[in-house]
Amino acid sequence: MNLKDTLNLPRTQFPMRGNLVQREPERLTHWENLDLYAKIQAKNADGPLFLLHDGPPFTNGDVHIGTALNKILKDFILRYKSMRGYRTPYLPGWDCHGLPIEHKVSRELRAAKKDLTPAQLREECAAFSEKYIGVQRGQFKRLGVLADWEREYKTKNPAYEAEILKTFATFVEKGLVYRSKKPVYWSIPCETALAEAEIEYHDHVSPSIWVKFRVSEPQKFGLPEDSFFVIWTTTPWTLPANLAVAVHPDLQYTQVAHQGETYVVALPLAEQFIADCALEGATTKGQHLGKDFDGAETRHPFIDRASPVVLADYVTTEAGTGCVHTAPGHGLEDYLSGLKYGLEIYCPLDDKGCYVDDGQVPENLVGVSVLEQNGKCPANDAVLAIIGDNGTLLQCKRFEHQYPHCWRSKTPVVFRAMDQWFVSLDHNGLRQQVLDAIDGVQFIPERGENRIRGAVETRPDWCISRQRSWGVPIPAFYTEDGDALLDAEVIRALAAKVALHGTNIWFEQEPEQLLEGIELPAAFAGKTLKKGTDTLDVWIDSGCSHLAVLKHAPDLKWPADLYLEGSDQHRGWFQSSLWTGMIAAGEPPYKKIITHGFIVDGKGEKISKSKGAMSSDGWVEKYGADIMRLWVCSQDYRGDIRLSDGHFKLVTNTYRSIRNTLYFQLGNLSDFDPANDSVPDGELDPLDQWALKQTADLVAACTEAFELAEFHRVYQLIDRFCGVTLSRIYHDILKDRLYTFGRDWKERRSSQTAIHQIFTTLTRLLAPILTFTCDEALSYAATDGDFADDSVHLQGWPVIDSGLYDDAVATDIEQILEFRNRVNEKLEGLREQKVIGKSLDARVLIRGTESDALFTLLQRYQPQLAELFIVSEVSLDAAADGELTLDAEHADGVRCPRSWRWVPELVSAGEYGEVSPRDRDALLSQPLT
RNA sequence: GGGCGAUUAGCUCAGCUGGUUAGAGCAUCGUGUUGAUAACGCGAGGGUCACUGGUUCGAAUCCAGUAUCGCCCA
Repeated sequence: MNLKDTLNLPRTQFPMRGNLVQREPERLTHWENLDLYAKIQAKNADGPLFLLHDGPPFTNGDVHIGTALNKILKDFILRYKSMRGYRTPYLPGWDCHGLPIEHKVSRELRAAKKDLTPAQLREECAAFSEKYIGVQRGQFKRLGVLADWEREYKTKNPAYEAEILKTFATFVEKGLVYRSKKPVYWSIPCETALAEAEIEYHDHVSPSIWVKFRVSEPQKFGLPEDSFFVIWTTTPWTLPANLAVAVHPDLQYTQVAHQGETYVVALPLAEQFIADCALEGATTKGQHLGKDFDGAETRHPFIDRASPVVLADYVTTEAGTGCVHTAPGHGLEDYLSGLKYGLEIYCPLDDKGCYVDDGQVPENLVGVSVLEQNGKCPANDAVLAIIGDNGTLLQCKRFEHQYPHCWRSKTPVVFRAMDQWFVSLDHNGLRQQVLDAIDGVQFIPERGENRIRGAVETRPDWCISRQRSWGVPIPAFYTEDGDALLDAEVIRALAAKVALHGTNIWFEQEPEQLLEGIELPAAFAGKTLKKGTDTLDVWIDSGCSHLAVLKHAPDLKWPADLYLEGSDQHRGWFQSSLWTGMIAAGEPPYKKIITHGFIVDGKGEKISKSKGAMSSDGWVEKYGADIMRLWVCSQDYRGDIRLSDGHFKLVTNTYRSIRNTLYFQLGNLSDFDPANDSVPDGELDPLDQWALKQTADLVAACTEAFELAEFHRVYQLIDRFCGVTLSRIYHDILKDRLYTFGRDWKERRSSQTAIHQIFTTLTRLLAPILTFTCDEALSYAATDGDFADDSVHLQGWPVIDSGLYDDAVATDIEQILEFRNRVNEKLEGLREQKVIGKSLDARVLIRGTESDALFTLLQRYQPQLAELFIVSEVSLDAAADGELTLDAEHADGVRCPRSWRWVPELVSAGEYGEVSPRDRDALLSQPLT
C-alpha cells in the first residue's frame, strides 16, 4: 500500500498550462452560442445605466496595437460596471470617411490605370472601409471585447450621414459658418488640392535670393536715409503676393551699412548675410529689438504698395536674415500673420498656376506659370528679371533642400490660398462657453483638462472644407456669379434625402434633381446653380457620433458617462465632440474623460513602424488575448505604455502564477461541496479567518482601484496576493491539513470553505481582466470540464461576508506570521549546515517572559504554531527575564511516513503500517478512493 | 520653436499633505524539496530616487534650470 495514495492530493482537470492561443477561440464560440452579451445586458436590465461611448477607429487596416489597448481598457471598465449591476450597452463605432482611405484606393486604382468618377471612387472607398470593418471586428472579438456588434455604428451609414448634415445645418443656422481663403497645397498639373499625406519630399534646387524692401520713414525708427529690410526666400515667384515683412519681437537686429545704403538684418545673422551677399567693406552698427519696428512700413520692391513690418514668433535665426518675406496666400505661417494683422489672404494665381490680371500683378507677369518643369520655372525667372533690373535683388544663389512634391505628378507643389469654409468659434461667445463647460467635465488623469483647455483656447477658426471625394459633401450650391447658397432649411431637406439614399446622391445627381421639391431662399430661386465639390472635415463626422448614436436612442442616454481615448484626442475627437455638443445641444457630450498614453518600445521610444509590432493580431497570435489584456492591465496607462517581448514574458510569468493559484485551489476543492461541506460562520479556523480577512482587504483595494480606473494597482495587488498571501503563506501552510487530515475533518473543511470563498472572489475580481481564464476556471469548478452554461461574467462583484472572520483573530495570526519570518531565517541556517532539508524536519524552541506580549500571543496559539511554521514541533518555555529568544534544531522522535512530521512514536494503522496517531485517525476516518 | 506630461532597483509599480538605514512583486543568484512538479518553499544580492542648483534644521517628495523620452501644435 502506497501511503501517498491515501492522501487527499489536489485533483482537477483544469490544465496547468493555458494554451491560450489555441483555446481562447473555442471559448469565444461558446460565448457566442450562449449569447453572453445579451445575457449580461438582460441580467442588469433594471440596473442604472452606465454609458461609455465608443470612439470610432479608422477602418483602413488591421487593428493597431494602440487601438487594441484602447478597446481593452474600455472592456475592463464595462465588465467591472456590469458586475456592479449597471446596464452597460456598448455600441462600437467605425470611422469610415477620410483621406487615408481615399488616398490608398486612389493609388491602387492609379496602379491599375483606372480613372473613376468621384461617385465611382467613393464606391471603391466604401468597399475598402467595409472590408476592414470586418477585419477589425473579428480582431476586437478575438481580444475578448464584449460589445453589441449588431448595433455598431458607421460614419458612412446614410442615417449617420444625415445626422452630420443636420448638425451642420445647426451650425449654419447659428451663423457660425463662413467662407474665407486659406492656403492649401496645390498640384498644378492635377489641378487639385493635396493633403499632407499626399506630399512627398524630394531633394530640389531652388534659387535663393536676398531682396531689399525700402523703409518708408526710416528716421521714425532710428534708421538713416536709404534703409532697407532685407528678406531671404527660395520662392521668388511668391514675391508678387508679398504683403508684409515679419521680424521676431524679441530678437536683436542691427544695421549693416554698405555703399551708402543701410540694411536691417538680425544681429546673429549679420555676418553670414554680409558674406552671402558679398558686401565688401560693410560695417555693422546699432541694435534694435524686433518689436521696436512695430508699425514700420516698407515698400514692395516692384509693386506700388506698402508692405508693413509685422511681429511673429516663428521667425528664427537658423537661416536667412531674420526678416521674413510674408505672403499670407502662400504659406501657413504667413497666413496666420495675415489673420493677426488683418492682411488680405492674397493669392493672384489661377487653377493652372498662372498669375492673373488683378490690376496689381505687373503686366509682364500676367499669364506666366509658376510651375517648374525640367528645372525651369518661368515665374521665378520673370520675377528675378524684374528685381534684378530695378536693383532690389542683392544676391541670388543656388539652394539645395527638401521640397514638397505631388505624389502623382511628381512636380513641386505650391501653397495657394483657396476659398474654404470655416466655423467661427468666437461667435456669440461660443469659445468662452466651451471653456466654461470644461469645468463640469471630470478628467483622468487630471492634466487632461489643461490639455483640452489649451487646445480650445488656441485653436483658430475651424476650417471644415476638404477638397476630397470620400466624405460627407458640404451641401453648398453656387450661382454663376460665385455666390454661395448655404441654407439650414435646404440642408435639412437634403439630409432627409441622404437619410434614405446616402451621400452618394450628391455625387450622382445634378443640382436640379438634388433640389427637387426643396424650396430655395428667394435670392436663389430660379437661378442656375452648381453644386460644390468640397467635403466636410472628418472630425465633424466623428464629432457628431454622440448625436447620431446616443441622442435619439430610447435605451441610451445623452450625454455619455464616459469617453476613453488616447491623449492625442484632446485635440481630436474630444474637442470636435465638445464643439458639436456645445453648438447643437449646449452641453458637453461627456461627463468624464479618461485618456491613455501611447505605446512605446522596450526602451521607451516611439514604436518602430515594422508591421508586426504595430498589429494587435501579431501579439494575440503569439501570446493569447488574456496575456495581452494582462499586459494592458500591468502598466499605468496614463503615461507611455511599454511594449516588447520582454514585457510580455514578464506578464506571462504573472499569468502563470495566477493560473497556478487557481489550479491549486481547484485541485483542493475537488471533494468539497459548498452547500453541504461549508463550516458555519464564526467556526472557521484562525488561519482561515486570517486568509478571508486578507481577501476582504484585497476586494476593498481592488474595488477602489477599479473605481479610479487604476488597473495597474489591481495587477500589483493580485500579483502579490497570489504570490505571497496565498502561495507563500496560506497555501503552503495548508498543504499538511488538506492532504493528510481526514477528508471530513472540520479543520480541513474550514480551509476548503475559505479556499472556495477566495477562489470565487479571485475569479470575479479578475473576470474583467482575464476574461477567458476566469470563465474557464469557473467552468472547471462547476463541472471539472472546459465549458459550463453559467459564466463568471454573469456573476456579481465579490463581497466577503465580514461574519466569516474576526478582526482580532486575523490580527493575531498576522503577528504570528510576521514572527514566522524570523523562524524561517533560523531554519535556513540549519539547512545551510545540512542539519535539515524540509522545514518539517525541524523543531523550534522559543523562550520568553510572561510580560512579553508576543510571547503570550504565541502561548495562546501554541496548538497552531507547528502548523503555521510548517515544522514538527514548537516548544514555548517561560523564562524569568530577558528578551524573547528563538532557536531551531532537528526534530526529535520518528518521522511519520505519511505526513512526514516527526512525532514521539508511531502507531499501527493496520494494513497501512506504522504512522503517527493523527494519521492513523485520518486513515480510519475515510474509505480509500 | 511652443504647449502638456513623464523620468524611483534589469522589468512593472508603492512611497498621501517634505521627517529615522527608499518599499513591494517579478526577474537574477544561491539553496531546499520532489505529495501544486513545464510547479512549490527558504535565503541573498541589487537603487548617489535622470542631472544641476535653490528653499528648509531636514527633500525622492517643494521651486528653478538642464538632459532624455512621449503626445499635440508650429
